[in-house]
Amino acid sequence: MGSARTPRERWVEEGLRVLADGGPDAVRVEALAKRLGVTKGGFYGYFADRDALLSAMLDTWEREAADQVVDRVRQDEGGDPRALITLAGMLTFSGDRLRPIDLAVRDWARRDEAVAERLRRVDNRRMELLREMIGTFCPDPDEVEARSLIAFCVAIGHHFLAADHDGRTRAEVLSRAGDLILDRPADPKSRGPADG
Amino acid sequence: MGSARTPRERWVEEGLRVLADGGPDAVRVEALAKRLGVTKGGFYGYFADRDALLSAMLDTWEREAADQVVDRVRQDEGGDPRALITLAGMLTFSGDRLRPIDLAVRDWARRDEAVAERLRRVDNRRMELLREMIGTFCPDPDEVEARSLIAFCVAIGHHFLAADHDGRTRAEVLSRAGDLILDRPADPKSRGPADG
DNA sequence: TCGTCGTTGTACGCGAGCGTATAGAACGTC
DNA sequence: GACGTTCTATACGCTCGCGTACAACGACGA
Repeated sequence: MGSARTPRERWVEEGLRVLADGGPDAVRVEALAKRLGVTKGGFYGYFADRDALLSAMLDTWEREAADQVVDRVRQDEGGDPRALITLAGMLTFSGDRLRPIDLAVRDWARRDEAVAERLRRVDNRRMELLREMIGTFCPDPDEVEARSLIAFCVAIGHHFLAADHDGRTRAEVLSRAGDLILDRPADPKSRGPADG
Repeated sequence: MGSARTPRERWVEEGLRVLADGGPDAVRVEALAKRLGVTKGGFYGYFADRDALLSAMLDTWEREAADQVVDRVRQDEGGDPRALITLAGMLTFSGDRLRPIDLAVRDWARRDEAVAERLRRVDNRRMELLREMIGTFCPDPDEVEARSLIAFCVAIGHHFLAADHDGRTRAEVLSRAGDLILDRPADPKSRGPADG
């Protein structure tokens, strides 16, 4: 049998790339085919229709996002500094691959209940991670929840924020914000970048 | 002369409505016409093309958003409690009319530089407001900036967040978050809803 | 060597949506 | 009441994109 020149994963992969910087409406079968240097001929051998691709894309994203959360937990194990490190990572929020997809999915979820459900699952896992971290230094559960929400919202929100900071860098302000969220005195020397 | 049954503003208005819950890609001339109970016949008398409508929509949004910021400033004048009130308003963030448009514009801005520029102007004005408010109780300018960023990010970000809160209401957690951001002791009785 | 089967290219019909052209309707003006 | 102005309806050509049908190609097994 002629082994696939363009297997299923490549459609999904390219679909996610397009989703990341064009939104779900930009994910078009023929456009994807052109980007892959193919025609749409083989596409319908893997997917029933465009919606099936979108669904598969979300499957992949959800799985990768979940894996990433687990990995980040395994990665530490180092007692106390994990709060700092992991929140710094949280402020950066996902790798360069996943972050733009994440943002696109968030907007998408506002219009599609099925997408919102998937996002809820992923967000709940991340939120759980934040609760654990912040719980290591904050005894009040209500405050833990509030700080976790703040951390998460900053991690997401700052990508949707267009404001300037009067001479300061976004990374600098984010760093200081991390200090506040972690209830930690400000470092006299501003630390490395907390943004990516 | 036949006075317009469907004047320019109606196209803009309906366009913003569609933008709010469908994104810019959902703003289609013929779809708008159908929603207005008209055909697209008159549309091209007001706008050169679809892009002209999108531009006009952004003009209207930018102006209304700016007016709203100014109004909120005028509205207080009441010494100290303005920080509380205005931040509560900030967490709700824009009225029911403007908020969904706001969110749509934010996502849009990630893909269109011209939109990003408009958003930057609006966000800078809002940010200035936050700095003033928070500056009334926080002396350190860097911390003011950090807290303002946090407040803004929470106001925006929580609409993009799908996580649950383990028995708590989103509004409850937001309320507590407001306490932390304003460096204010937690109210024993959780106050009224901070969400809309 | 010759089928076989999965993958790919090409062609088709269909509908959505843009922008244009032109005719008709509604309303003020004289 | 006739006129011109202004808005609206209808019709057209065009492009894009979906999903289907079928033909061509190529690798592999017999």
